[in-house]
Amino acid sequence: MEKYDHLKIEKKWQERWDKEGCYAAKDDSDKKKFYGLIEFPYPSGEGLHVGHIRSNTAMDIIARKRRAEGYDVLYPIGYDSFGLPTENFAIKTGIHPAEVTKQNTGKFREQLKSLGYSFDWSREIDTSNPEYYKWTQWIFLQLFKKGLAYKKRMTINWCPKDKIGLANEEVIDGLCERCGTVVEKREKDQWMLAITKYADRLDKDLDDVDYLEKIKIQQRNWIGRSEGSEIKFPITNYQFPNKSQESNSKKNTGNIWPKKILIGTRNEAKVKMFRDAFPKDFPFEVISLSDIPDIDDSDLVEGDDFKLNARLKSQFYYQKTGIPTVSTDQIQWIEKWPKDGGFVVHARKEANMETGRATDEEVGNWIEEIVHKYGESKATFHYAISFTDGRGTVDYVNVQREYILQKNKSPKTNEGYVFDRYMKDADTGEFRIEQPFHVAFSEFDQFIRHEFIRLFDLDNVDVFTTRPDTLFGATYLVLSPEHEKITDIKQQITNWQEVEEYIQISKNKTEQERTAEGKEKTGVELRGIKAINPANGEYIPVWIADYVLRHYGTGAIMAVPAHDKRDYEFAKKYNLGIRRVVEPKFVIKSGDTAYNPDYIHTGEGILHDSGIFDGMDSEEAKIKITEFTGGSVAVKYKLRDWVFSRQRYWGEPIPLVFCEECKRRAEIPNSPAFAKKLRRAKQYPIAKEEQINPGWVAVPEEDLPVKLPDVEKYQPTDTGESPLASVPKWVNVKCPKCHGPAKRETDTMPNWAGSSWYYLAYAMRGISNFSLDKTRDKQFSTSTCSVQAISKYKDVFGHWLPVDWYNGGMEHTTLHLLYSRFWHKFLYDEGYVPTHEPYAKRTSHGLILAHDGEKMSKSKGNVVNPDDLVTLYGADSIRLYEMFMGPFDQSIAWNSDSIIGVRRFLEKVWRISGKIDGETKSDMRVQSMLNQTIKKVSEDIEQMRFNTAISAMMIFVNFADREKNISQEIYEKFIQILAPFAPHISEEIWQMMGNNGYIHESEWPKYDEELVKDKDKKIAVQVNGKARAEIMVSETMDEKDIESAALKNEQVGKWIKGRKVKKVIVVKGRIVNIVLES
RNA sequence: GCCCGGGUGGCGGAAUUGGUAUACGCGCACGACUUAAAAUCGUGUCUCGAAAGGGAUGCGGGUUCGACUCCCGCCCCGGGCACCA
Repeated sequence: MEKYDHLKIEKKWQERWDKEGCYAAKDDSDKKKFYGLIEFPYPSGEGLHVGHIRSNTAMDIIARKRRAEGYDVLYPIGYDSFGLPTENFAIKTGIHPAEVTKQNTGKFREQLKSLGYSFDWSREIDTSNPEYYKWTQWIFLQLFKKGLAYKKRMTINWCPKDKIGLANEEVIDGLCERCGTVVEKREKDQWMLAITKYADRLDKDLDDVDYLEKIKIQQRNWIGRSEGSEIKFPITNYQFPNKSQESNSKKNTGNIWPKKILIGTRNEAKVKMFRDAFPKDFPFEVISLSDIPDIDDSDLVEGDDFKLNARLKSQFYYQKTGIPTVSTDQIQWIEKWPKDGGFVVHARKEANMETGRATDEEVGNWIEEIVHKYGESKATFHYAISFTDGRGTVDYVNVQREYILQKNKSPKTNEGYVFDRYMKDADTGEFRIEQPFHVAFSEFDQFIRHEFIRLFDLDNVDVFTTRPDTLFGATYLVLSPEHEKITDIKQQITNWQEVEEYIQISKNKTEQERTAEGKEKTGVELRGIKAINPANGEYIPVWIADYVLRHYGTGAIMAVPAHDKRDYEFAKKYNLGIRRVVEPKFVIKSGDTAYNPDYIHTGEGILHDSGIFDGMDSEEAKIKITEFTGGSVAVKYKLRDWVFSRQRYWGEPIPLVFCEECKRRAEIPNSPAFAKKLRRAKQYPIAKEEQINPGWVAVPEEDLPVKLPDVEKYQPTDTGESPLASVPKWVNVKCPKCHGPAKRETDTMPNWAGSSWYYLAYAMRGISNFSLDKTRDKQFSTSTCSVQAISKYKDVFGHWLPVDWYNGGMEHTTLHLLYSRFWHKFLYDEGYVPTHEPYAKRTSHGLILAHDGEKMSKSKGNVVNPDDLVTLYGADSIRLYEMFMGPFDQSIAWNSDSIIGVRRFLEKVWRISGKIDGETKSDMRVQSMLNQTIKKVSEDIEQMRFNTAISAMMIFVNFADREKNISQEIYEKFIQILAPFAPHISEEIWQMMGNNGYIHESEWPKYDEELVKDKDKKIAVQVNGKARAEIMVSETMDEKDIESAALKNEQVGKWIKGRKVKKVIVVKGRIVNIVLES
């Protein structure tokens, strides 16, 4: 028998497979389809990395197994060829990047072919081929037309070395991901893609796909969904006293807090009503206009729609007296809310005077009436307070939240008041009484203040929190320095200079400085204003600090230092209030108690110091307190929109032009008169995208691709403009819409663009043309890009989607996966693809590290060149080695010394094939061995446990090697399961054994479950849990038989002699454990 | 800090998911073949012990007839996120 000559064998079969194109997928097969995908390589000048081989081989094994199982398999390959290294090489050498790409892809193709992958080479793609990127541009245009692309002036991360804007994701610890240079800030207009509009679906739909759990977790972390509440904090420059502040004022004389509240009437009966309404310990003295005789209010006028503007009136009195005022006038009036265009409803329902309260129906009608009358949505109404009868009861109606509190007819109890609460039924829309609502005397002032306070507020700040249950512990508010509200209320801020300085400083800070670990928090108080804690009406200071991020949530937080570490740090530093309001249910550690002031309890628990919510469970309180304060449930995401512009040459040009004339036209609708005129003339309909991006006009689809022009220099400019900007002939074009002069967008797309849809290109490739390899492409006609054109791909998308199994690196599980899922979902919404997710299953391989355990890199000189190894050991050996080296999903260091092991295995396989014998009848032992191996290998491939699959085959081969001879029937089946791992040697042996067809066309061997089981099995006998003997058991023995066999065993006898057997545990087919009495 | 993995011989790693820990491979040692070497084949290879036997799966506890596997508390390594309210 000849020696195993891998060079000869591998070359022979690679040529034959290539010539016959036998791994090409059919787009219209009747067979079940299987689409296996690997991440297409970036064709760097360094050539194929051993890591590519690991991933490609794994999917090749699966693809080959699927073919044997009768699937029509699509296993494609291509090149992700736009990118920085190629451009940098072009800058250095002056060689056109397309030329560099062509050389590199050529090298990659050759290397990939030398490894014997069953790729469908006829579908090879290349993202930098204009025939490919015209579709990338086309997809971008669809996003643009749907308003999902928008230009935004923003501070970008700028790498001064690469001279490129970086996405947030490409900045690691403030350094450029590629070159490690410190990233700078620059202002630039950037194209953005609104991926955040898909955040909820990108999160939720992970439930529908079979991704490795850790990948789902990473995606979810990146999207960062969190549920919480949005709560409005009124901001005011009125100053009510807090109880605590009042006691403080005794120490600090000269405190300016008002002590009186003015009732804006001279009617003594009304004043009495008020006085009665306030509790005795309410910290105001209630006075009326009669007490201030020199006030002349005759110049107050009534508005058109309003019987009286109570707010103005209140302010008038406040200005005159310096005393906060409550007006009692009129029964029903509506007041325009000065800040947000809504209304305050001050109303006194003329209730049924017999019962002293409104009926359910009346309440419902009343709210509807108000809303209807003023034609506004309920959301724009604030709430109303009504004093319904002369008995001094306080009722409260909240229009926004559609509920009413009305004092119960029963006399007040010793503890406080009882209110009926009317809630609107969500289904019927009717109002009905819910459980009574208690307000204790001790909280009554809080309650009143809670209700009154908005009569005096300036504005609101929205706050997002996941812990509304801790609201009573919120002792200050923090806005991010970029928050617009700060300039809105600039007039009221008394230390504006200090505030402005702080805003400047944080603006100039780099991301790194702002987020550096262990960095001490800084901030400045906004003096002159206070926020009102909507839960207890308390005044709390408002700060700005750059530990609060503008882009997350509402850009403002309520600080609860007792229950949040960051707030605690800040509060300690600036001496702000700390109030515990949640106690853990169980004291786990002694340090967890309220007695330790430095313990910050961030978990759940039981509320206290929280007014009417005392004793409530924090989970329940989240909802209740949100309701109580008029907040709403809100969901926020960490995910940010995708910065889509790059100031580079080697990328897809963004297919838009900017036209001054069209900009002017698009902006016309801002003037209603012009818009009306235009509408009448039915001219120039203004498209949605033009409203979002005035002046930006899409290049017509039939003009795609917008090809990259030739440039003299690939060097990006220091001004931050792309090299494309220096080609006037290319930049200056006619506007496709108005035919006036216009300029092309000179930014290009990021690397992620081309790879966001490449799995579709493979499917399209059956009938289209994306390759740079011109010689092959002549047979394909070039099609125009359009909605009509893409419709012809519907059938192939329907056939191939979704990708059944996608394997790739962990480094791509966040961005690439998220971006391509986003694009796919968009295309799904537009009706171009049939599935809402692109990939049904996603797995990941571990990194291959160098010998030294470091990452392989040219600079470290520790790169392993696969070519030499393929020549020396053969592709089959390299494939096997990479699959055998360790668990597929784990990182592992390369060790060339170990390749010899799998090479020896293949030689043994080769040698045994020399002693197969058609005559030999295989006995049960051999049959059982083979069946066990088939089972193990079949199952392990599905689990990607290639290392143990190979180990099982090695065990089989070692076994077969010891046999005198082995039957062809047995060995053929073994070679079939080896074939996906080592296709060349298997094909050769298959042929040697006299088979005509290819082994990859043969049917995957089935195993017989009966033969897998051992009829007679050796099991262990333990005494007191220690293995002492082995006994043979057969399948027919029941537990009693096994027990007696074990007890009869000689070895066991030695151990149990003279001692009493307490218990015998028999696990069938596994073990016997004899427990002795101690 | 938070979220994922992981920790088993000289090394890469197995362990039917709670049932004889160290399969398979590398390396090493010895032996066979050979004038010799390579290749190949065979034997051995966690540790203490002459043996009988004991001890070992990062450390410390626990549950169990029985724990690498489950629970509690730590330590270390790798990856991801990171002032995300």
